[in-house]
Amino acid sequence: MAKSNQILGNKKILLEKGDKIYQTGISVDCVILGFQENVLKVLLLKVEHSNKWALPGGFIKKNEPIEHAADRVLQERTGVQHIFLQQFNVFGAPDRSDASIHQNRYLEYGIKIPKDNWLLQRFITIGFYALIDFSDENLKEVVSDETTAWIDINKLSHLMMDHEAIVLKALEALRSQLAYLPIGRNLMPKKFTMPELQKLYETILDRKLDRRNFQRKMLGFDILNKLSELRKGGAHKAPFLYSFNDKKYQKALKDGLYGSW
Amino acid sequence: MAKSNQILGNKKILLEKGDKIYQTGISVDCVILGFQENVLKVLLLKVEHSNKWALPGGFIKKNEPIEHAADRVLQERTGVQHIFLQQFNVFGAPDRSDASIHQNRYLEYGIKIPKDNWLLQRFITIGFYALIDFSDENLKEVVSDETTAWIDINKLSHLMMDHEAIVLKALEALRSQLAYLPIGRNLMPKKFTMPELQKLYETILDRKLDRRNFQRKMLGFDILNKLSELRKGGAHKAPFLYSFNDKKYQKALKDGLYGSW
DNA sequence: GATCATTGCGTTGCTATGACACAATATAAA
DNA sequence: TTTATATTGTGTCATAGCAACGCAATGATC
Repeated sequence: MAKSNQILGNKKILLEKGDKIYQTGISVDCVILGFQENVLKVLLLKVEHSNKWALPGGFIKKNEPIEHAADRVLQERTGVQHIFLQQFNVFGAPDRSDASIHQNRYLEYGIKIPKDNWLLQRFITIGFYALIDFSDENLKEVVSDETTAWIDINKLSHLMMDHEAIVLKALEALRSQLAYLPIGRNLMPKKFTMPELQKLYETILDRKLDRRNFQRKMLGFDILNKLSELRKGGAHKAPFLYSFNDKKYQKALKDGLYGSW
Repeated sequence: MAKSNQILGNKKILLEKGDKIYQTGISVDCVILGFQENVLKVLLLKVEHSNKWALPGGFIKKNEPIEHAADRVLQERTGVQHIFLQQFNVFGAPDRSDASIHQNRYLEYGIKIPKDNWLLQRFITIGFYALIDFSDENLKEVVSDETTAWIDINKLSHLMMDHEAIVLKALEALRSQLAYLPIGRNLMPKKFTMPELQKLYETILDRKLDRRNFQRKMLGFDILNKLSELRKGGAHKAPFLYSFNDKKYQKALKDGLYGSW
């Protein structure tokens, strides 16, 4: 088949010329989080010919800033680009790489990777996290040669190598940044209600918050626009709709908020 | 001279075999801070045959955890080891490396580095910061082949490449961590007075703090032992001496404090 | 022994926060 | 149409933390 031949060709090129194109021994991995049906979900890719899942990751081109590499990975997998993308930790245990994963993937195509190939060496990876909005019209459902899925962050299993630890560390970073950064802009739809935003915060923090205190605090940050619309159709009193005030949001992202949860 | 011959030999080995020993394209740089005469000082190394200063840095051995590499750099330069060493940011701009620095250093020894040598390629560096105590008996005055100096963090000049930005970013990270981590244990001598500790905090935060509120808050953290001794010899009322309660300090380091400045 | 800068300890007022009360409202049930 | 119910909007109150400040005690110097 033409398609599988092309995949094969690409794989060969990566093996043979990858070390000319990319920085070797270093990669980026993206923990891309979305909020859907009141759960935080992380984008994972099924590893070919394996029952394991992996974070979307990639290599850094020879002349590419690392943030750009992370943004490229984000773009490739979600279609979304240039959003808040936060470097949070480097994972550099010498035994974190697993050569057998690559070996097995390539063996399925009849290729045995030479033992000294750059792909099999130790990789240090830089973790980035991003928060994306499921209702974003740019968000694509990517199913390329690998299968992608949004997995509940509380139900992770069968992750490749140290990827579960990377997700958990990202969550930890997100939680601590919730205190001084305005989170939510990229996770919520354009218009949303206060209870919806509260559920996001409760999910990230994994605890209940008082409805009235949350509203007071959130409005106190002065980054929201209260719209005159209501969310009709619910079974009860119609709540007001809000949107983020982009200008004030960007300012808060730069200067930080003050609050603590 | 025997010594200069050995230096020459080491340099050749690094050039020719470094890429067999170390991960290529990635390094660690340590922002080692100390508190002396009421100023924060950072340990810098004079770059050979140049008027520039550099952070102590190093490469990561093929089978070495990155934290270990940073600790090794710290040990080599200060004699102190296994103290709080915090990864704070990765610096990965493609143009941050400067091949000419290596070239010039080696040219002084009559060696021209081949253009494709691993040392001249782009390096991504992981920044770590450490806080050390000038009165620590293990602290050594290292003057090896390079000159070392403790430089006032507010008077940085002539730093190599992006090293000034790295120091500033470390300071920023330190400041934000001051809010939830017990800092001071490694920067202060074993015994110290409350005004002395306050000066450290004021220096890091770069602003005055109220004497009485500082004491109340600090004691509230419950990580200090109040000793029955006084610091005699000063020109005024003798203040009490304190020491860190190691057990409580370690617990706070793990669990975090709560306060904010 | 008086002076003086500094330290130890305490008080006051303000603000942010947690806990909770009550009325308003949109839908569903009666 | 009326009533019930769950949810939302707004407000109150008590408390804790914190900034600002007062005052007496102390150790060295003159």
